[in-house]
Amino acid sequence: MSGDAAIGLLAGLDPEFAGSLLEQAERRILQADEVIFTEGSPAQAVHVLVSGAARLVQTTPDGARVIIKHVIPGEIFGSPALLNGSYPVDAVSVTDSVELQWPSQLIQDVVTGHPPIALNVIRDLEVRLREMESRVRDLSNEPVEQRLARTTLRRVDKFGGQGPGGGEIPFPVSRQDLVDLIGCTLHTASRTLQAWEAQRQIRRRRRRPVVADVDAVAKILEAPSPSKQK
Amino acid sequence: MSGDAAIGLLAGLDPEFAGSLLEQAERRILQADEVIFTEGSPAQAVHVLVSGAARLVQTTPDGARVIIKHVIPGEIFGSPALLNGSYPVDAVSVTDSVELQWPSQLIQDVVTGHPPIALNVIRDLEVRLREMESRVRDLSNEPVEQRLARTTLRRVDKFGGQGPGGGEIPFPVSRQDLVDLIGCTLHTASRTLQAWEAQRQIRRRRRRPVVADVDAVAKILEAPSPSKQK
DNA sequence: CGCCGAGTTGATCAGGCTCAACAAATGTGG
DNA sequence: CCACATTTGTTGAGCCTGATCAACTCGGCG
Repeated sequence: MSGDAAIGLLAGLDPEFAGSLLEQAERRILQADEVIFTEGSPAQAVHVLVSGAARLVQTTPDGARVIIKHVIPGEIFGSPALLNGSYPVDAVSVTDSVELQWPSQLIQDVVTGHPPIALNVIRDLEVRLREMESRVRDLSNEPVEQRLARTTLRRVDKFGGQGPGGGEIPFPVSRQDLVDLIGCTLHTASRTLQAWEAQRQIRRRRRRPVVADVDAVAKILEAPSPSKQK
Repeated sequence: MSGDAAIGLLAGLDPEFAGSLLEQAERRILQADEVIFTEGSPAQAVHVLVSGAARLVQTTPDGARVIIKHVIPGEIFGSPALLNGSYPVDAVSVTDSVELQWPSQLIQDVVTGHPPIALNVIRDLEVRLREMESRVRDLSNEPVEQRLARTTLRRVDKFGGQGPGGGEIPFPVSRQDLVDLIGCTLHTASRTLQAWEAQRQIRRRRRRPVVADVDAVAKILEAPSPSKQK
C-alpha cells in the first residue's frame, strides 16, 4: 500500500500552501455505495477523492443509466461548484472511500487568487473532454465487442495494477456497470464476457474484473468489421 | 445583421483591458473549408471565432469521421494551447470566417495574470463537457431517428435564428456532416431525412437545413421505443 | 459533355435488442 | 445455519433497426 495519491488540484503548488488548503478541507468517510451528491442539486463544494473509488452517473428520463466517469484517488469531481452551477451527475462511492470537500465560496476564492490552481482545473477538464470525445468516437464506430474490450482495458491500465494473473481493476465493476459504460444491453454484455471467461482471457475476483490475457483482449480491438478499412 | 458576437473568453472583463487584448490578437480571414489547424500538431495558439462557422473534426484510424463540435462566433477553440498540449482535432472553417489567435505563451501569461479569464475558460470547458456527456447518453440510448432529430433541433436553437419558414441552421450541414455527428451511415440518414422532407417537416436552403415544422420534429423525441419506459 | 462528388433508393443481411426463463450469488430473518 | 427473498447474471429464440452491397440520379465544373 502506497500513501495517498497526489492531488491533481494541488499539483505544482508550494507544499506549505497545499498543506494549508488540505487543512481547510472537510474530510468525509464513505462506505461503499453512499451517495455523495445528486444530479441537479446546486453544487456546494469541489470534491477530491483521497482513497477508494467513486462513479459519476446520469440517469435518463426513461430509466437508463450512463456512467460518465470513474473517479480514483487524487481526482477532482464536482467542479461546477466553481461556477455556482448544479451537479450534472450523481456521485456515488463504489467502495469504502475518503473524500475532501472545499465549499464553493472558499474554493472560488482560492482559484481566483491562485492561477496555478485554475490551470490544474483546466488540465483536468481537458483530459475529461478528451475522454468523452473518445467515447463518442467509439460509440459511433465500434461494435459492442470492441467497446467492451476497450473499456475494460482502459480501466485496467488507468486504474489497475499488474497483478500476478494479469491486470485487475481495483474496484468492483458489475455487468450492469459495463453496460452503463458502453451502451448496450445486459444480455449482450453478459454473453460476450462469458465467452471471454470461457477462453480464460478474463476472470473475476471478488467482483473485480481481471484481464488474464491482456494481449488476447487487445487483439479484439484490431479486428474491425472488415469493410471500414476505407 | 448584428455586430460581432460577444467573446466568451473575455466576458466580464474591464472593457479597456479586453480591448487591448483584442489588439494583441492576430486576425485571420478564412474562406470556406480552410484548415485552421490539424489534429496532433502542437497547439500554438488559443483561437476565437469572430464570424462565420467552423467544425472540429476527428478522423479515426479506419477513416470514419466524427464532428466533435461546431464553433460559432464568440466561441473559443484550441484551448490545449494553454497547457502546451497538441490539438486533439482538425479545425476547418465551414463558411467564410474570421478568427482571432493568441499565441500560447501570450495567452498563458494573460490567463495566469487574470483569473476571470481562467474562469471563462473553465466555464467553456464545463459547457463542452456537458455537451459531450449528452452525446454519449444519446448514442447509448437513442435510435438513429431520434439522434437525428435531436442534433438538428439542437443546432437550430443553439446556432439558428427563427426565419419565416421555421428555424434555419446558419451554415451548411451536409448529409455526411449529420452522419459524422450522430454516428450512422449516410444511407440511413438520407432515408430518414428524405422522409421528413416529403412530409414538409424539414427543407433545405442553399445547403442549410431548415426545420419547417419544429413541433413535428420535436415530437419524434417523445416517441421512444415503447419498452424502455422502465 | 463527360466526370466526379454528393445524395437517393432498393434489396439483403446481421448485430444486437426484445422477450422469456432460468440459475447463481448475495442478503435477511428466524 | 438454513430457508427464503432479492438482486445479479446467464442462456435461448426470434425479430428489427440499421449496416452492407449495389445501382442509379443529380448538380456542378473543367
